[in-house]
Amino acid sequence: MTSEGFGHPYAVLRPVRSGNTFEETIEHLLQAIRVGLFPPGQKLPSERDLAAHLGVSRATLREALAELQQAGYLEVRRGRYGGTYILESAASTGAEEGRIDPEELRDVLTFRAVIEPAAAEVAAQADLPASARQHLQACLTDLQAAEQGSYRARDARFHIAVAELTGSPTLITAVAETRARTSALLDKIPLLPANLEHSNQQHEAITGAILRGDAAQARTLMADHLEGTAALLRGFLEG
Amino acid sequence: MTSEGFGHPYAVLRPVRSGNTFEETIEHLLQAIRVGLFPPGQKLPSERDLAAHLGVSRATLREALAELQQAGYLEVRRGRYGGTYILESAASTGAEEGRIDPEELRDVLTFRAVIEPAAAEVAAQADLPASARQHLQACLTDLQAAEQGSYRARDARFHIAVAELTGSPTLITAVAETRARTSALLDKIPLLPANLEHSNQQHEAITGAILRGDAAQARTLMADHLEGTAALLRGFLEG
DNA sequence: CTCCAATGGACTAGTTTCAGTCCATGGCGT
DNA sequence: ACGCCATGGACTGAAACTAGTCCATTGGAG
Repeated sequence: MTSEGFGHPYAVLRPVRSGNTFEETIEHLLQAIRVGLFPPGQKLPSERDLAAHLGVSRATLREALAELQQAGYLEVRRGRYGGTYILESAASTGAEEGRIDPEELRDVLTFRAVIEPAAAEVAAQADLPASARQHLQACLTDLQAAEQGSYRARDARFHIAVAELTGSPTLITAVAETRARTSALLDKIPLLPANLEHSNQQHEAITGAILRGDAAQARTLMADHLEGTAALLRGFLEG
Repeated sequence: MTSEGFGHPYAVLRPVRSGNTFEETIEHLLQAIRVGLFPPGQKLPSERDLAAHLGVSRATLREALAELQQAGYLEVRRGRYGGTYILESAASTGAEEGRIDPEELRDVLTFRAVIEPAAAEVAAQADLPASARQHLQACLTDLQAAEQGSYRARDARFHIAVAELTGSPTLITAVAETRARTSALLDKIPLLPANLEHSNQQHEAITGAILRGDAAQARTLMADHLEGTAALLRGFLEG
């Protein structure tokens, strides 16, 4: 519970800006990478394209890219068919220092437990076109072939794919942001190799429920699935 | 369904900025007013305070306030114990022109149906302190005493109060934003005086379920309650 | 081999936003 | 009456951000 009283205006009236445009741009890009949107080896859209879609000037975007490049996440190649490439090191951001903020943890876990099962439920209710079904299946297959290093990103990717099936941009964004926040938290705890096999079984079951339109089941399965990570994080905080 | 394909980067990589700081500030303030955070007659926090909490310079905040003042939403009084007061006209933004975007409608209704019932559920599960229970009850009483003009804002206020009980800032913000978006949509349709009595019964039942900790019931009741407005909006879009 | 086109790189002028400072107003306590 | 002081009002110089333009690089098409 926040220490503020209830009905307090600033619980609703949040900051319009959370820092430099430049910093926020970095954060957006990092989030996209963390979440597996741009797998290592692939390249980002062109600067002009990215800048336009991020609603930021190319100059500012380039500042952000320069920072990420210096931090070793990106490599830039010039010329025709050049571009900005994601390096392997972008994925393996192992065990960064810094303690976990209990408030942040509570907030993320609560919100996640709200939207992800709901996303699965809505997705299962939707009338999915073939392309959607294929995309989900592809993400699942991809995830099941993942190695230790690529697992987290592909996991996020899969969960976002589920959200995409809902066709609700707000819901997609919410899931993506929550995934990024979760990943940031997971980066702060020593990596006990999770039970990937069990997770993969759950992913498969969730996919199945969604594809056959079993909304209630999809919801329940997703909720169970999330509980694993949640318990891990909570446990580490207390320990 | 969005026209873009699935797995498209820009479904996740959203704009960092959605306009001038100044415009966004206006939007934030308007949202707060629409949502009943500042009832007519009351005054806003001091400029210095507001600016700090909105993460915006006082100069920019003042630009926004000037705009809202010119639009007839606010009145300013100087001197000690002066301040910026919300005018009555701020509430009665009846029937603005402009068509409803079907995509926006779909998105809002989907998202709302996801988070609000969930918020009610989480609130019911929480171990609520006396102050929380009182606040919810107060919002309910306030709402039930509302006139035609003040109803929408107090309704929003009540729903946000439910979200506040969850103690999750992200969830609170999400509910508040969704409420503001819904209100904006409702402003665009002719006001058929909704069945306030029925709504009030629902509000009372929801409050009851939350206060006695019946999570499943709270969820169901909230979902039913939302369906009313959803049907109204959908119906108007098709008609 | 030459040119094309798409990409990153670099600069400039103009606009917006900011932090800080000082002024003006006017209830309230003394 | 008087002065205090929290409030809105106004200004300035610096920093951030932007739109636009042109340059540099380089793989592929002709």
